[in-house]
Amino acid sequence: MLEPLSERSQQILEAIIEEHIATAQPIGSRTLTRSAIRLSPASVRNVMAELEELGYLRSPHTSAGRVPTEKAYRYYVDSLLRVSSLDASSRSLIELHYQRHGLQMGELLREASRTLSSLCHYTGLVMVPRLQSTFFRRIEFVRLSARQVLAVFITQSGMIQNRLVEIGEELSAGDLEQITNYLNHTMSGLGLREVKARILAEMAQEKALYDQLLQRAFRLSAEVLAEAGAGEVIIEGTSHLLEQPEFNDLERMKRVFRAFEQKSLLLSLLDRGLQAKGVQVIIGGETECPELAGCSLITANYAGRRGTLGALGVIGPSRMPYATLIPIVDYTAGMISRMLDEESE
Amino acid sequence: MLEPLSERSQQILEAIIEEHIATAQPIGSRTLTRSAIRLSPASVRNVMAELEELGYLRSPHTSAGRVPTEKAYRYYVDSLLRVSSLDASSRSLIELHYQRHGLQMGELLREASRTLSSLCHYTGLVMVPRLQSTFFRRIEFVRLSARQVLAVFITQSGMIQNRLVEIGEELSAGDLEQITNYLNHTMSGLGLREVKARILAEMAQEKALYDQLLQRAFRLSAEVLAEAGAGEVIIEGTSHLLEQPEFNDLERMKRVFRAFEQKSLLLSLLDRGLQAKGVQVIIGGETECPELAGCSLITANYAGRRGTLGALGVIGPSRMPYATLIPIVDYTAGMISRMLDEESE
DNA sequence: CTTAGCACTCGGCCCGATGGAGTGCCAAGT
DNA sequence: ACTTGGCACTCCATCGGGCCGAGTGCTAAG
Repeated sequence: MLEPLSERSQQILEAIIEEHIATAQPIGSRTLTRSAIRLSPASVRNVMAELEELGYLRSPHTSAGRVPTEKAYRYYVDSLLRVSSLDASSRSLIELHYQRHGLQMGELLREASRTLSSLCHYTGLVMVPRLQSTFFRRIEFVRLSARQVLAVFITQSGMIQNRLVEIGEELSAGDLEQITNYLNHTMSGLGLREVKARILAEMAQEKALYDQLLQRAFRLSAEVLAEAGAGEVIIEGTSHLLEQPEFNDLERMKRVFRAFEQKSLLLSLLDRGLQAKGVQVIIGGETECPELAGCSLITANYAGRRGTLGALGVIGPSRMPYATLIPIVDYTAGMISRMLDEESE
Repeated sequence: MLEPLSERSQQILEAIIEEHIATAQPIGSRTLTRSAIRLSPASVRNVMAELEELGYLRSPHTSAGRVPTEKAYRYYVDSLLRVSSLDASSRSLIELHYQRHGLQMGELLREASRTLSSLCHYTGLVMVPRLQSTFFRRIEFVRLSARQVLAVFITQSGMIQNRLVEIGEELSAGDLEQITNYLNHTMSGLGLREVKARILAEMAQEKALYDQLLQRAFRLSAEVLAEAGAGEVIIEGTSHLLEQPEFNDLERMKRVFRAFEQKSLLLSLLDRGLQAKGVQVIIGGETECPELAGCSLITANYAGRRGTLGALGVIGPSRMPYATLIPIVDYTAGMISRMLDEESE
């Protein structure tokens, strides 16, 4: 799909894209000759016509300049962009944001979203880890009444989940303690998938069938670990989008904001790159949701010691300065990973 | 400040306000005579001129109709509006939204915000209770490592607070259990203010000075109960605002969205009516923040068995259908209160 | 006190003219 | 063969003028 371009075409395409990213205006042949390109406007026009033919450019109307298409952005990100890693001063600027914050994972992730958004001037997204992808560290039960128990579940990466559980039969404090000990002993360090599998397996075993307490333990923990609210996304800095000139189009803005309220939609986008390594860029139509037409995401995964936990990134109009944002997202993801590691020690 | 108006002036003012609420347009004398008012346009104009003199109306320009001022809305809400309570069908419609939801207070409040916003077509606000205003039910500690403890604090209204605490000295499991028992025994049922006062008092007492364990208990609990993130506001349905014609003004919209990101600002508005009973209406300038010029809030408090916990409501342009929204906010607050009561049994 | 009539005001809208930015193409230059 | 200057053309944005209509304020008559 992406045909090779001549050296010159590449240069011109790159110049157009970067100029357009900077100004948000259609770019004419003349403006290019004023910077970088050492050719006459006429020659540039020839190349531009060719690029338009190939689908990299389009003109809003006959006598306007040209604007990059999504295909152009894709090409730019894949082939033209050389992302440098962040310089030391930017890095310490980012780190500054995380200094004061304590150890609670929830707060950490919220701060990440906020920081991403304020550094990038776009909207920050952070996906809260799915229980599925975490590892068992500890479970604790607090008896609230004869039939109600608060389960506190702690993962190795320091995530804390509360869940209220109604129990069928009464459980004494002693029973509960036994169950707690048993679960903490058996499940410690296992991945949540394994834990679930184990629970199912053991429940089926003969031994368990006759041990009422075990039965209860399994039933209780199965309930606790049932996937909750299907994952959450922390969105911060939506107001930055309003500054973008493309959002002078009211209709478009409404669509995007509605998409933000459908968090599941963003979640599925963040999910998409969860297996991949490094930074992912999703451009315009690649999102496959019409509400986000003209928008792009830059995402990266963060991970604890034992594997990928979630994803974070920024979203904004496709005309975004990928070159500067990609390293920021990348570095942030790495940093969150490191901070979660420290916690889990 | 609000001078008495003649019967006729009131009727005309009311008609203008309601017409304007419905259409978002400036209202001319003629349109009024087509509905409700049985007078000639000329007579209406006389009254309108008078109302303008008094500051209830203004005209965007000479040859446009008139538009209610904030003073008019205030008068309308205070003197003209007769709010009926909600009819049964609306009530059950609201209740429907809360059926499926479990017992977790966090989820309940989020659902409240979402429901408010979707029923009112404005943005829903719910303030999460301050620890300050809750009552001690239970505290539990989970030892994560020698120096790190997870405190789980449960209030009588079913709110669950986690906090990670770094401890200076090592604490054995036994110590921790003793502390837990002591705290749960001593503090149960007390208001958080009292708890804090008590802790301070006892820390000063001689007895405690020589009992190392007690000292630790107090220090630990003081840290746990230190007011966290200054309270939170759950905002849902911002996209509804985009539908409002007044938000075609981009600048204005940006201001409001920026205000939303400053949650402390909304918090202080919700805080304001916390002592009052019933529904509060804050109109335009009364918010005392320039970002929210032209916006109004309708708020009400919700309470557990033992007193006010927090506030909830909706926010939108001052031109809002107060008559229909006030009962919804009112009923929602009552309902949340009832649901929290059930939980705390 | 109400109302019909009237002159007046002013924003919204349509219109046409103007200017400028940018294009495509062609023919001349290197 | 590629590059480039020149040129005609297109089309948008902007501006000013004229018209229309809604609405007002005032006055005088009922």
